[in-house]
Amino acid sequence: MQPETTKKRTKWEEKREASYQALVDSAMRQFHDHGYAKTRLEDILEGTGYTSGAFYFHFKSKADCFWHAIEHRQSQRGDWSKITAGLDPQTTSLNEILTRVFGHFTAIHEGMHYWPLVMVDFYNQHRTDPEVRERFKAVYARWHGEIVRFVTALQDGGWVDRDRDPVVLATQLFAATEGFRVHTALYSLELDGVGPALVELLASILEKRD
Amino acid sequence: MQPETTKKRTKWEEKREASYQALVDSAMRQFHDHGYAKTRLEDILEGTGYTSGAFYFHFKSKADCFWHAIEHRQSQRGDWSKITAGLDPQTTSLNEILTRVFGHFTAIHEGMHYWPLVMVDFYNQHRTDPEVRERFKAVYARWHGEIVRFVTALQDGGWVDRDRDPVVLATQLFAATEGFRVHTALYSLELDGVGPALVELLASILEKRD
Amino acid sequence: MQPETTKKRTKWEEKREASYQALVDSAMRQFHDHGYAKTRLEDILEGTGYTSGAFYFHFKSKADCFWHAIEHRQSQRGDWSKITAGLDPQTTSLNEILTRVFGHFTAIHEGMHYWPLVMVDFYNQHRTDPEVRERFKAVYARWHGEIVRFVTALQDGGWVDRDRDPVVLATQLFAATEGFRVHTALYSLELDGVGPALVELLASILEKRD
Amino acid sequence: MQPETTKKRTKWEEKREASYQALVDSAMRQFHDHGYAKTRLEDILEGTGYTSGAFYFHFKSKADCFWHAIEHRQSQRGDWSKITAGLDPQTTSLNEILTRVFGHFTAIHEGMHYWPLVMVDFYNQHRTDPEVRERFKAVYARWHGEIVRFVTALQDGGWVDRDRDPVVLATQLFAATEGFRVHTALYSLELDGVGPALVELLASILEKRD
DNA sequence: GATGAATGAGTCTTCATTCAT
DNA sequence: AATGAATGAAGACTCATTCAT
Repeated sequence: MQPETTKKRTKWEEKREASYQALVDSAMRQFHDHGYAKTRLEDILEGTGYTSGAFYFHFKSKADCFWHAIEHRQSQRGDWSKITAGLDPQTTSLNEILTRVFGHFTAIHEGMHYWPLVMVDFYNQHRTDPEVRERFKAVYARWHGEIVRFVTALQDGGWVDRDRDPVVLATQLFAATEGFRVHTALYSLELDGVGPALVELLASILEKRD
Repeated sequence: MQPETTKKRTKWEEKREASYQALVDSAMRQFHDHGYAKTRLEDILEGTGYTSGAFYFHFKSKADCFWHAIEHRQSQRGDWSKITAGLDPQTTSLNEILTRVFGHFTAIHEGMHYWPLVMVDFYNQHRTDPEVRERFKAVYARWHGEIVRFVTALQDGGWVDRDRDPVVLATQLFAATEGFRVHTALYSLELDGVGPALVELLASILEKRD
Repeated sequence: MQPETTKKRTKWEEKREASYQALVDSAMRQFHDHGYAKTRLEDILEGTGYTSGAFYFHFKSKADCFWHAIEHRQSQRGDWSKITAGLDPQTTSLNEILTRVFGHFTAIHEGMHYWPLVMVDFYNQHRTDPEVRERFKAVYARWHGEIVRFVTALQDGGWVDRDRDPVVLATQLFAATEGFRVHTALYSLELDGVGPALVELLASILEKRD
Repeated sequence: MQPETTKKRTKWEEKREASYQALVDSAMRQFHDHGYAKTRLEDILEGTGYTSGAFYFHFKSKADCFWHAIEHRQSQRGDWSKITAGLDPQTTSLNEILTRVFGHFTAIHEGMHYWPLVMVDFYNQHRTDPEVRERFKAVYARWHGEIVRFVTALQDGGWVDRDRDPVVLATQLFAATEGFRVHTALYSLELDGVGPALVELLASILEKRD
């Protein structure tokens, strides 16, 4: 009777999945709050109820855990580039859409807006490792691709001039956004709502010019 | 005999100044190349011919040395915001001016374009220290002030619309520039010349819109 | 219905015996190839298809497994001391007999000639444990006894002088052989055939002297 | 005035030399008593009054410390192969010379007779490292060379047959001696004086045969 | 003004072993 | 008879900093 075995396996899997998720979540939070280097394994474990053994059962190393956290963030984003579907340029402005996008990310990431700092921290610790650079490029490609799709959708909807290169625009949007995050954190900026200031910046990039 | 003493004192001072400068230069280079955390005192010392004792004669700590490096960079910048002096909007385009500014910085910093990464690294190591945050704010204020002056000069020269708020523009320019640097380093981007791409981005921020 | 039960029990026993054997074999090989300390349970398990649970069903601990491996090797040796039976001193030289003995062990142990290294490794990990020392003595006694019987057979056959003390000779043979193994491994010696060199050494120990 | 500098340097050197020696001595003793793997840095430090920092000032790693210990042992041996100088075969037997040699080593090594066990332990931990194998070979070559010189001296003095190959004899002597040590330790043998038993074995190797 | 031996706190990682299933 | 998730003790190593000289 398979059921027996299947049920068992499922139970194991559930347990594993649960502890894995708990660890990734905790790691993400800790990395975000204290940076990658400063986060000790103990910090990650604390509150999860697990011990270091569990950690090394799920991850090969602290760095490996970081990659899992990234992967998790990426999958959390979902298919946001289709956010313009069903919207009408006549009634919805570019700023509104951008605000909506940021609202989406804000909701998803629950206050963890400074992830780029973690990226930089991790990068700083592993600059010389070529594999790290490769994986960062892959992360970039994924993000960038999504943004290109988003820009294209904006062009299809008439919010952005069709003549402009979506790849270039995506690069600029990405850099500006991530830069804003880092910059804001670094200098403890409080532009009474980073969001609006950033939205304005992005809009100025996207807006038609003669 | 005063002269004797004075001369001697001067010699000593020269010596001190020389070792100090050698250490700051080396530190700046190492911080830039390997990040703040990864740079060991030994790395800084190596090549200068000095040892740890000399280091602690000049600096209170590694962090202190970092502040000295920052200070040095700041003083190196000089009074660049007056770069528009004597230029004519009719013959010199905004892009040209921006390019000129970057050329200036490039020359000053001798290939050390990724300093913002170091800032982030240092910040990551000291997030919780309020004094660090304060000093970062001061660094920001200085930079930001210079940019505001630059923007104002651009407005005075007619390159930028007088109606726009120079403070907001400066913030956006600063964030975009620093963000571009970090972003480019992080993802090993090579936008065949980061300069032009960045200049274009900044121009799109500054340019008049209706 | 007894038969049913018996058959079943037998099947279970077979299964148990099979997994036990697989584990002991794998352990022996791994211990030999990587030493006792460096061999992880995982190494032993790998290739057998079993997991740690199975291991701890059969053995109380890693050390226990080691003892089982030793026991297995001992039983593998069989009754080699009677190897002289039916041989004639006139036609068979001492060297030939010794060569034959080593041929026997070589065949039995399938390339695992460096077991003494494992013994040393295990000993090194458990020097302070008196029980270990006792069991090592027992292992020694068994080996030594077999060698004494072998020497006596050699004396009975006329290959070795009857006046010499078989116990002393056995000790010397044993030490020389085990020493040769260790020594050879330790220094990556390749005496174009360790065998012949060792045989010669043993012969020089056994040969009559005035 | 050089003297000043020289004196200073000498003082530093003396201090360094002293702490180095203390650490090597302690390490040697600990390695001998507990094996290489089981010896913790703390064990080595304990009793010397130094801390881990001092250890890593003098040695690159635990393994490096081991190599220094070996080197120290090697240099301690001195030029023992000339021990036959001035001895007369008529009045001094082979056994006496061998006994004298062992007496020399016993005095030098102060009860640390089981060093070969440490060698094996270290070897077991680093089997796969080709550099370790190379260095072991070098250790071997040095030892072996000394023994060859010793055997040659014995041949020159008439104690050993000139027809026999000193290289082969050296190999056998070396293996037998080291083997005896290991074997004795491993099985807690007490041949009421390992010395005599070993001397006898070595003599039986060296003695002339027709 | 500079040397360099020594400190010592901080942390990731390994792996034999357990136990609920 | 066997699975596999989780435990937790143990230990080598780094490096900013100190201080006698």
